[in-house]
Amino acid sequence: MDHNNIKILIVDDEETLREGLREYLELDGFIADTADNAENALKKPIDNYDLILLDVMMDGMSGFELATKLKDNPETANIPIIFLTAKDTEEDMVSGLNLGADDYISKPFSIKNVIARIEAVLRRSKKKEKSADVVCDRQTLTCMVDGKNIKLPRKEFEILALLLEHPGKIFSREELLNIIWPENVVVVDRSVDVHITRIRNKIAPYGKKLISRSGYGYGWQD
Amino acid sequence: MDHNNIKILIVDDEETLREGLREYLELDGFIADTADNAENALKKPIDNYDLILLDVMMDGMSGFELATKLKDNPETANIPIIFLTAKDTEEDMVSGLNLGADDYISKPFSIKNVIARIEAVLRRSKKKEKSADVVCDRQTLTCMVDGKNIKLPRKEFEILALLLEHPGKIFSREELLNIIWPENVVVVDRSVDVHITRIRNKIAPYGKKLISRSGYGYGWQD
DNA sequence: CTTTTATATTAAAAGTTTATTACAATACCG
DNA sequence: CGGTATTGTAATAAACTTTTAATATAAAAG
Repeated sequence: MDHNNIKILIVDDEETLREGLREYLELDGFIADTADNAENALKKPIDNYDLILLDVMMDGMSGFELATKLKDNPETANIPIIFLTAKDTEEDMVSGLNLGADDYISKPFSIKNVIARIEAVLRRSKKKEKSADVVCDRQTLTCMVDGKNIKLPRKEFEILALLLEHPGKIFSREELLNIIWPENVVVVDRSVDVHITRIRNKIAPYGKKLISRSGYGYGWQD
Repeated sequence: MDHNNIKILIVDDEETLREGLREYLELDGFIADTADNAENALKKPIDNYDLILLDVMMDGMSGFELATKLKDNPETANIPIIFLTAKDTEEDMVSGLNLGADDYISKPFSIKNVIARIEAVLRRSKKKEKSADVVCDRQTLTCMVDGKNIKLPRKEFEILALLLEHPGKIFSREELLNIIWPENVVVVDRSVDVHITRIRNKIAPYGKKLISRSGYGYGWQD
């Protein structure tokens, strides 16, 4: 199977197991990196990995703690995590999974099993991956959608930039007109709707993040 | 152990197992009720139970499907669910747990084990219950229920926000109409009741904190 | 305990608000 | 000046919110 360019981080303090895993994963075409404890894992550029194999029981920060940290950080929240756990802590995995992990594997495990689980998890996570981002840069007056630059006309840019700068806040049409339009111009507030529609189309597939609250106005919801 | 008043619903299509469980649970002091499939379980007053033991594999609606339904409904979302699963579907439990279940037990199981799991789950869920809250934020015009954002339509939001800002105070329907409705509109004061009902449903399980005082009106009681 | 009054719930109707489209008007650029 | 891109308007469709009214349930009064 082609695991081209799939990067996996193995975090485990047991050297034999860790390096054994690395070797087999690399044989299988993955790019594997290792860390011997949670603290050192955090020093890695974690958002570069496609998946993390994470031992639960480690000295210092536990695998659960590390996972919690990663899931709390939007940068790393959607990197799949598979826990490696000893047979006798299998019960605790319920909390592990509830905390956002994607799977767990009990030691001792067969390498075939590990690879099967990894593939299954990656397959699932690909589906989810659609939740990326939209950014506006007032310097260059451009908008990045999934890393791609798109050009928005002035009004559309101003609206989107404003909303993005205040995520969660709902702006009434009146507010938007006051902030973005010059003092003396008068436009019907339905114009805002039209701009919103245009923005939504251009930032697809994130149009749905530009929410409307009936009776209130518009806002950006992450 | 004192399981006074703890109500458990057992959903399983295998009669022997179902009734056996019921018998043992009742011997142990629980109040146990049963349903022989998911459809019939839905006919029960589900939010009255403290915990649900749910078979995964059933004819008709599966245990997963039922759990999804329950977790989607705010009324029942935080009733703990323990899945009962055959050994050979144990792998699937990862998705089951990700979907919000609190634990699972593989068949065949010992009654002692079952009771231990139930107690563990109830202990955990009690902890969660203490950090309960309903908060309205006029910035984002959203309402947090147990940390979850819910969006209320305008009138509902305005009412709830007002009541929350004056905990303990009872507002007559007339007051509410004066404060929240525009000057010139006239609506029958029974409309308020309908909004209250809707709010209660949406902020479940805290609906009961939005109290009504017969003859006076409504208020928020912490 | 019965009657009366008030509240809860539901479903459907009425009313608003928003989305989308096409086109007209305006500004912008070479 | 002509052509293109942007912005605004209006009309209609779609989605959502609010109200009403009918019925069921619960609370207060007698």
